[in-house]
Amino acid sequence: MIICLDDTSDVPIYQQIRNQIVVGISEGKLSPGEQLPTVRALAGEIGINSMTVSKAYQLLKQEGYIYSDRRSGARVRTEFEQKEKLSKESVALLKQIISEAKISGMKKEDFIKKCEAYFGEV
Amino acid sequence: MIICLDDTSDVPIYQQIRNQIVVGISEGKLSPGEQLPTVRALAGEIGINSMTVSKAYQLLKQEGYIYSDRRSGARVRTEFEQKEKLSKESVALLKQIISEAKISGMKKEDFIKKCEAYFGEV
Amino acid sequence: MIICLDDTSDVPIYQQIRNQIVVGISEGKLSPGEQLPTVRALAGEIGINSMTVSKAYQLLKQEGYIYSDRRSGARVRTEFEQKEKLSKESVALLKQIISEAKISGMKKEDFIKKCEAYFGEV
Amino acid sequence: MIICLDDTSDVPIYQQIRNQIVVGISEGKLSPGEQLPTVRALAGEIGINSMTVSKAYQLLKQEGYIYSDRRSGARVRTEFEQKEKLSKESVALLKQIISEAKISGMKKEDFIKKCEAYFGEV
DNA sequence: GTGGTCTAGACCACA
DNA sequence: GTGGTCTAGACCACG
Repeated sequence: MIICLDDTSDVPIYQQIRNQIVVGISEGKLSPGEQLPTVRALAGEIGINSMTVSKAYQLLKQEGYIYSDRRSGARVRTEFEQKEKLSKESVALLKQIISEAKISGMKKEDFIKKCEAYFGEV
Repeated sequence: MIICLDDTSDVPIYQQIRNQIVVGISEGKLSPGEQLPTVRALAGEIGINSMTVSKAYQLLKQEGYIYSDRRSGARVRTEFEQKEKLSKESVALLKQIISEAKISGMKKEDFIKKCEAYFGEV
Repeated sequence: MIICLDDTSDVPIYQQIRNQIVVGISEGKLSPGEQLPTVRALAGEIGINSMTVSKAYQLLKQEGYIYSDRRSGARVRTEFEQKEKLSKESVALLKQIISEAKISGMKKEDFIKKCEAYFGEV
Repeated sequence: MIICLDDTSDVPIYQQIRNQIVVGISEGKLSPGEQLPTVRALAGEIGINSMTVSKAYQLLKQEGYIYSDRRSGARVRTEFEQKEKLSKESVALLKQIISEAKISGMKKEDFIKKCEAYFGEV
């Protein structure tokens, strides 16, 4: 599991890290219980400030994706809360995306197909 | 069509305005060719600075959702570019949302149903 | 010779009129000495304020493309000043366009070909 | 690379800055990856408000000429989208310039020569 | 009347 | 330190 930063992106670095770890979990690249690199190790590896990695980890903790193991740093949760629903923010974002798709003339079927494909990927 | 601001959100005000207008167009609350409130009017109505509204309008203009008719202020475009595809950013966002849905235990079918529902709404 | 306004353009209406008349002269749609419609006639025809047409005519006069005939309104000049060079503004604009073309990877030959084609057209 | 403002011009300041930077990139005065002065530094240097510089930078960013690296301010893009074609606006402008050149009695060959010279310079 | 531009300040998120 | 956002004013071009 390697983290890939995009300097030209508007997305803050800590958010990029958080995003890639979430996708990594969903794709199975990161297994439940797996240990994440330490803040300092990851920061060194991708050449950024430790504070930034720390912020990403804190966010992931707060969202329930990882937990702190006192002895060995951060680990991926073994069980995720099965709320089976999207967050309020995600719903808003999804509506936003769908609005733009509709206005651009995209057919509902095509959009659904895309979603199904992504659901298989990630 | 009324604009609703969320002060607690970290989404910039001009972006919130832009978003709600895009959804408004997609939902049909704003018809093609319809005149938008003037910059000053909208600013006064929602109690913010007119430059902020202006910024939202310029963003919408640049994205091709509205145009400014010199005689009568801003209007919704009558024809939208039919790209029939999602922007790179939207794709990334969508994958992100789908990852989160999967981890939360949401079934693909349920996610698709949500999308279809939103596609009908907006 | 009909004038075609683009409401969605950023170019001021009076400038659009001026531009189309200049191109019209260059293309031969407007012959030297030919009478232009009166300000009021043209304004009525394209549904805009007379002031706007007047402004366009004034600009054209000032630039030496047309002249006022006291009896019959405005006419296209019969002889244009043959300075055989571009205005300072046009040179700056041309450099600007060429810069953008170069950065976009356009080859010099292709650009020249375009210019030759346009030179034939207008 | 110094920015030169023309107070008498009706071209907005932010646009003048944007234009000079684009030409600077094309001329090689600004190399890919090179860091631009910070918004505040440039604003102080040329004696204008920083929001105006910021606007210029945002425009350049949106057009894909520069990007803002969160760590070190704005930088020239290392790779430009190779569209290899002119924008609709540039085509219109170019036709306009050519019309004016023709009316002024400029020969096609001379115009082409000018273009080739500029293409070499910038 | 409209939107567009600009100023001089301020605050905030990010790194 | 950086850029991004926002405010409260002002002036101008356009129509």
